Amino acid sequence: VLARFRRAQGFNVLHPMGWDAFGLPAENAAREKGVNPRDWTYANIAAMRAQLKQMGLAIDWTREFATCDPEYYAEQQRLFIEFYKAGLVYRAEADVNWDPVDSTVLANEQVIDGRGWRSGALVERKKLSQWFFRITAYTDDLLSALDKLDRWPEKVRLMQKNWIGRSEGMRFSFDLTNSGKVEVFSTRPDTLFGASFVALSPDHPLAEHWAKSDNKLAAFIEECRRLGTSEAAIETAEKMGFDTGVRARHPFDPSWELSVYVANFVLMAYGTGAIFGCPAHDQRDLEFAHKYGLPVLPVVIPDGEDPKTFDVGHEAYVGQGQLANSCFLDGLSVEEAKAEVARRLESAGQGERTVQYRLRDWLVSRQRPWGCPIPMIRCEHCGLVPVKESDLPVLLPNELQFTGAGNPLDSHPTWKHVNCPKCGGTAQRETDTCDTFVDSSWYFARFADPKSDAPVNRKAADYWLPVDQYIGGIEHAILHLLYARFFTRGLHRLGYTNIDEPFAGLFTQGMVCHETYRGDNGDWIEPAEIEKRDGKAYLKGSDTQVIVGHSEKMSKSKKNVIAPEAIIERYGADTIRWFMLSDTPPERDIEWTDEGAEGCHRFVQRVWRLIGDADRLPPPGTPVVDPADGAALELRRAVHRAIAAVTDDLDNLRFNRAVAQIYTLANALGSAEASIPGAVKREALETLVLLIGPMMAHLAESCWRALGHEGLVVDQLWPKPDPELVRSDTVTMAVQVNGKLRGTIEIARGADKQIAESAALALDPVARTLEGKPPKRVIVVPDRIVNIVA
RNA sequence: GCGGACGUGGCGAAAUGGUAGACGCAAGGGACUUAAAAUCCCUCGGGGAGAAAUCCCUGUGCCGGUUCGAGUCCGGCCGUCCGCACCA
Repeated sequence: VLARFRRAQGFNVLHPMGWDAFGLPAENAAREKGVNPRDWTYANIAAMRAQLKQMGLAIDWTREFATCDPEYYAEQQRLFIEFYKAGLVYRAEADVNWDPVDSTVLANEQVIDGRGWRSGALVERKKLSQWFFRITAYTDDLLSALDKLDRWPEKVRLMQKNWIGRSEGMRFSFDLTNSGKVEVFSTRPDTLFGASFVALSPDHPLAEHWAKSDNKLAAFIEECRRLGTSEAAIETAEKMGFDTGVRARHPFDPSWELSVYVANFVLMAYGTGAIFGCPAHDQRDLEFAHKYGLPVLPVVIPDGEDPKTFDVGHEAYVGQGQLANSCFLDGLSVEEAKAEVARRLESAGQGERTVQYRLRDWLVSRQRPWGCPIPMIRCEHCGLVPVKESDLPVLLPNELQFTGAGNPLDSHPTWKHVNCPKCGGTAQRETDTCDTFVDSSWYFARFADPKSDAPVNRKAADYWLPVDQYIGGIEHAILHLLYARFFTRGLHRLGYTNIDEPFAGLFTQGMVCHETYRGDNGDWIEPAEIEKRDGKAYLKGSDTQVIVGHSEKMSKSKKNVIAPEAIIERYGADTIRWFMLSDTPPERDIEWTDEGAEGCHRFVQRVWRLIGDADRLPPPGTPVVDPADGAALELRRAVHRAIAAVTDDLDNLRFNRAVAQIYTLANALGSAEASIPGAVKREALETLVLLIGPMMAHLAESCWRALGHEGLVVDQLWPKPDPELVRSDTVTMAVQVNGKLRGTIEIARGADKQIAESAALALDPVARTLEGKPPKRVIVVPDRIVNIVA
């Protein structure tokens, strides 16, 4: 709709379509059906392309590509190497979700209740050498630039902000009594005198080091790892700690020693992997302290509480207050105490103020065969070496064996065996492929010139980018949209674009939902097998009742999918298009119903009937002579009001309101008197057709032809409203007494307040309510309302 | 637990602080028809008065506040949904 609307307004519109085509579904099909993932994918693309073409979506198919096209992923490999050379790609050890049955890494989303989603095996945490994109090189910018994305939904910006998770605090060290020191991160250095223990993550290097000579500690660490990191595990997990026997000296009092624990609730991936525990002012520390009998000393006292008697009980106090029991900090506010601690630790060289982020680098390695091969080679002598420019692309093998466990690229007899590009000796190709989110992180730049022999054609990208209007589901709020923002910055650094933000405008649309049906045995039943009688649902042609479930996102697993072909066959594509746009605002989920589709189809027919007597109208181009006749003038006003309203609604993506405006215009046309001059009727009909053009493209063309035009609606300019006709000469003003509606007055637009006031006071119900007394006050908002205070 | 959004007829929904329910779906009544479909007309938040035209009361989750005026703004509850989740 937008593509057609903007084109009609004279814009040069690029509305492309492509296929995010690598990934697990093709692999699963390969495993389950024994098909080649490539053949399966391209067959699906062909089917979906045909469906989309039937819908008349005004897509520029000359720019179409799929991410699994070698021409596309070849350029992606080139980018990967350029990112690597620019320091934005690196390889490092990382904790990953490892499925021991499928012997592959799983994404977090693929771990359900601690088990691999496909194999059902308990997922292990494993340290593996993996490829990363250095997204954290842009953390600050990714965060601060969110403020400038003023055409993005607030919700998405907030989600990204939370995901990046900026916290200001301090890093500082505790000296250990055995030897060395441990660095912690804290956002509450002001509570340092309330410290009662130090805790390390089970994955902390010191913990692992000490475990070598402490079997009990080693066993404890092992147990922590086994409990896993799934949400369910975390929610139910109790705080567990192991006293290492090592003691830490308080930074401000070397004689004060704190126990050093290894604790299951300390994450290695955040901060330094070590904390100091202040139970009075942190709920987790409090629970831990209660369990292990550690002291709870309040050091921030809320206003009105006595420091001597203040007791936090079972809820840590995290609010503002005055410092107490804190030596040189006593009497300061939380903010003042933070500054003072920072000043002292920094000047003593014991620590520094830092900003800590939640965002971590993006792990892109996947032990998966249906993805873009990472174009790197591992040589025993030379280390990691990028594939030579002249050897690109690294193509996937034509045939892959999915029978065994693990990555078929790794078990392929020849594919990974290559010579080192540097020394020429025997070497191995990287058999990991890129996370499919990499594929979708730069495709929009490729659309500017999809045949370019560079990844991105700078000139074309400068012309088209950023994307003026991006549309996608809310599920992309963090992952895809954050990755694409990162990639665009990388492309900028490499000189492929001059922008940092890929999407100037973002709209998150809802999904199409449908009722679900189940039989007595619990099996899902397709809508096509259902018929409804007297409010109940039955198996078609039988008296077997079925259970009607909630309306849910259409999905194959619940069989509540409506195939577009069947609807197009029955009603035509425009009925689907009109349905999608009607009633429900586009950001919300929409429920597909047969009744709604019927209603939309009736409107399609109605528009066609309105055009029906077009041959009795004067020919196209007949000028409208200013109608003196009231009914003709009213119709013209309706026409121009509709133009103004629909234009405004489409400008703001309010398709459901635009639909309502068009219904209003159709109603006006339907009840138009026969006496109205033909030229006025023609203007109204032609406007109706032009306004529905972006929405019901096919119907509009048929109507345009029936109205006697040679050309196409798609080549017509968007109509412009006549301001004189949009604005009426008179207005209806509401008249209230004490805020309650008592009547309305019809009055000249822009009439004097006095005139409105006397007209209002003259109304019968107003006089009745006032009971002859003079009003205390009269508020007149010109052209809107008169409110009389009695 | 933290963060956010939302709550309006039977349903989907409208409503720059200014006539609540536009527009559509469903439902009911009527016209046309031998009949049905299609189409057209009327009714359609709740309650009440009237022969009728009309009129009155009440109503946007609940309680309070600001305002001449609140679905809309503010505070507190209740409920639903979403995101993050042991992030120090």
